[in-house]
Amino acid sequence: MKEVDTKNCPIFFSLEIFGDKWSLLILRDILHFDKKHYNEFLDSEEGISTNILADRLKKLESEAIISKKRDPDNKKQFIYSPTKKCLDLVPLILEIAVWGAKYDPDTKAPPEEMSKIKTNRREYIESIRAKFKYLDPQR
Amino acid sequence: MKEVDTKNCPIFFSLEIFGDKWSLLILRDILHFDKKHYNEFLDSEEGISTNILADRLKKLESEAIISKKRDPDNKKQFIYSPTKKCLDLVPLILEIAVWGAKYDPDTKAPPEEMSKIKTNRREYIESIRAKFKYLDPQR
DNA sequence: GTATATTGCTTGCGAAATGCAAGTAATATA
DNA sequence: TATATTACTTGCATTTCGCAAGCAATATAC
Repeated sequence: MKEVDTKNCPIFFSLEIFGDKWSLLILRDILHFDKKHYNEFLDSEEGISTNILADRLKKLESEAIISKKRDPDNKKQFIYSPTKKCLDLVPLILEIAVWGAKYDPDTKAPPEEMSKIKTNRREYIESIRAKFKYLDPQR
Repeated sequence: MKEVDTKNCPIFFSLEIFGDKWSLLILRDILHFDKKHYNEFLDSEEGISTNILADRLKKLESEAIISKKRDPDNKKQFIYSPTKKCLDLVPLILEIAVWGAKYDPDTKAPPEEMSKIKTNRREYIESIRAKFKYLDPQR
């Protein structure tokens, strides 16, 4: 008997893939803080555990949101980089930041950056995408 | 000794509050599917457990993202309604939907609605906010 | 008033996920 | 050949989750 999944709400679909704190923090690290290496993610001040990090990187890679390859500059390391699917998450992560900056009384988000997001959203998104233009097949 | 929390990244701030699947699905139900009552959330096809639902409603209320009051039309029930803080999450939930609709090959998101979001984002957001304009103090 | 139904939870318990520490494998450098 | 670096994996205690059952407050029926 065929398993029919009736839950084709696009929001549920998304949340099943990246709807947890650590996945989104990894994506933030990649897209916003330009992190590439396992140790850089581990060093994030939020303190992700190494097994959770490994699990989430594996899941994000299996969903084709990030891709993993050896770092040619240091062959002991791997580079985790965003795919096109990941770059399409930039607007979403930006909205998470906008809300947080608005409601966190102790936010450290730079005000000039936040206002740039609001006054020129499209350009801001493009500037983040541009950082990864070098990624060749843009997969 | 004062506990100093150095994690004032706006993304982390947001994720600590609503960065889990069930919280975001409840917010979707409120904002997009106009659900108001406990049983309506329970009936969502994703199948949230009753204890998890109670827990998340309590947390969202304590964060002033939703407010709870007796339903004047049926005093056995409570109405959960969005606050201003919640309405400010509309753009974020919209982005979650946009991504999901783009990448779910079996999406049931109505294409005309998705294209309206893209061609007239601002108006679409306002139309959702308008549904809740009756909420008096707009807290 | 008393009984029943509805609604919104709480509680208990087994299963799964998480967090922490320690260990291991692959590659590179000395 | 030995050591260091990097990216994990494993084991285990703790927490969260999912499911079922129970309970309390209000409303409705009689």
